[in-house]
Amino acid sequence: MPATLHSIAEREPGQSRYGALAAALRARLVGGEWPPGTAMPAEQTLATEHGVALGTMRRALELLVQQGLVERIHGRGTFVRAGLAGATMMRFFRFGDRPGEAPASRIVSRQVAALPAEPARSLGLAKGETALKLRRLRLVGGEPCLLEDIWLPLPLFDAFTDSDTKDWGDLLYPLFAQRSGIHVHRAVDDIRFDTLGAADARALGLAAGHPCAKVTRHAFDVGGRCIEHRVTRGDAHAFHYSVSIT
Amino acid sequence: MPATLHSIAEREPGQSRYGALAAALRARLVGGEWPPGTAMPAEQTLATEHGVALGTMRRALELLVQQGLVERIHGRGTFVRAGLAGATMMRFFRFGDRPGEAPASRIVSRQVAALPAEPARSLGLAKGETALKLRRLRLVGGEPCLLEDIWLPLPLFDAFTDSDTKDWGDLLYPLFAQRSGIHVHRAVDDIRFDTLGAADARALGLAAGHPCAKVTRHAFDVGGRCIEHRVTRGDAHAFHYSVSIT
DNA sequence: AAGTGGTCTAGACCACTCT
DNA sequence: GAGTGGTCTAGACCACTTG
Repeated sequence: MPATLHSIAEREPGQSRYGALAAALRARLVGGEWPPGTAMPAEQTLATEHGVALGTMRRALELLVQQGLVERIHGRGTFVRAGLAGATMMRFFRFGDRPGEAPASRIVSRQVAALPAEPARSLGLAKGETALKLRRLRLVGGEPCLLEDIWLPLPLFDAFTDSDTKDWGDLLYPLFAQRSGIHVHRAVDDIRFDTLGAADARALGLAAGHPCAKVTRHAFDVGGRCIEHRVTRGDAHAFHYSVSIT
Repeated sequence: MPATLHSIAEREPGQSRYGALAAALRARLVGGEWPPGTAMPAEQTLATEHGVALGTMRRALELLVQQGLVERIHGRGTFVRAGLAGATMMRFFRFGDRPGEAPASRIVSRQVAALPAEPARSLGLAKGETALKLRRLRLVGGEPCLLEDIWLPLPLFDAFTDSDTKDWGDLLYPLFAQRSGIHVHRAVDDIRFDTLGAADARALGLAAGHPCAKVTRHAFDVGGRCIEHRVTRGDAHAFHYSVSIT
């Protein structure tokens, strides 16, 4: 039996030890070793477990905090966050008066379909190639308020073609991480004004031609690959979007 | 003469030493001790200057990096970042098909007036206090496309109450820096959709009730004070807004 | 070679939370 | 009081940039 269960992880040249540690912890975390809401071992324990100094382990944990994976509470412990990074992507999005609350989700359709020109270009694929298409309704207080068309490349998202959509929960990005190991690292939102087509209007309980906000999101993984093309529509009058520019 | 020019700063109970250090450095920085673009002294120098350990100074500098005030370059030094350049504030703003081009500006009115409730709250002043109100028309290709209502606090912006608006050019933020020494450091844009009132519609050459995009911007200086409340309106159909989320 | 920031260590002490 | 994370120190060594 080795002196430590989790000895120092292999690390690519140029990577810091605390970076490798954070990756190792992330792996243990995504692997379900510490379910969301539970406390991880004390930093001192983790440090000796991994055979590093306390300060180094602290830096690794700081990274996980920055990435929104865990939350540290003085005097209590280090806790695994439920929503992972998902909630932070909605951080600036507002609908109606409820600030930052993640709307409930209902997948209304799922199919493997041929890509139209625009999503294909975004995802770096050829028009006509097949990808996974999701249509999702989002509700606040039980009322439909947003309609989303989401394109996901295959075979990257194979894990999402047949699993039961009832088990997906309200946030997709944590699911991407858990089931496909894809971490959304960056996203670009494009906001403009439009009017609703007949089908979209019906799904949202509005009249055809009603003014709507149209948010097109491109999400990228750590490698810079575009891994999601999403178009979100909602009533223009209820729409807010807040951006912090630094 | 004391052993160090900048001994340990007074700190409120509960504040960490590195927090106080960051505040002290921020003060020296805002005071113009190190102009934008120049290098600050080495961390070791600063540490002995302030009578703290190297690690503590490093944490303070990390805070300044996080706040976007300085940039550290391995092997070179710690450099003071310039405030947000005017052009970068329009970076994500698009109107029509011309990407990122700063529209021409025409000040259509300027007055010292009593603050309504909303801008007063934003600026941290009382409703009814007086401030500088600008109304500005922005044109692309000679065509009016945006209408702005801008509130600026006095006496901070006294330099703008009587100078000739013809000399102002198309960008305000560089002017703020030149004439009032105010560097916009951070801004928050809130985007929503609305319809035009009669007066605004006339100024933009559109019909009253026409759908418009409404962008409310709050700009902050390095100290975190709100120094501008701005409402921009333009034809909803020509409006784009692109945001990068990291 | 000299000077810079980046990493890592080992330890002390403090502040907070729970029992 | 025991256990947790938060702060601070003092020093060693490494990696990068410049002359």
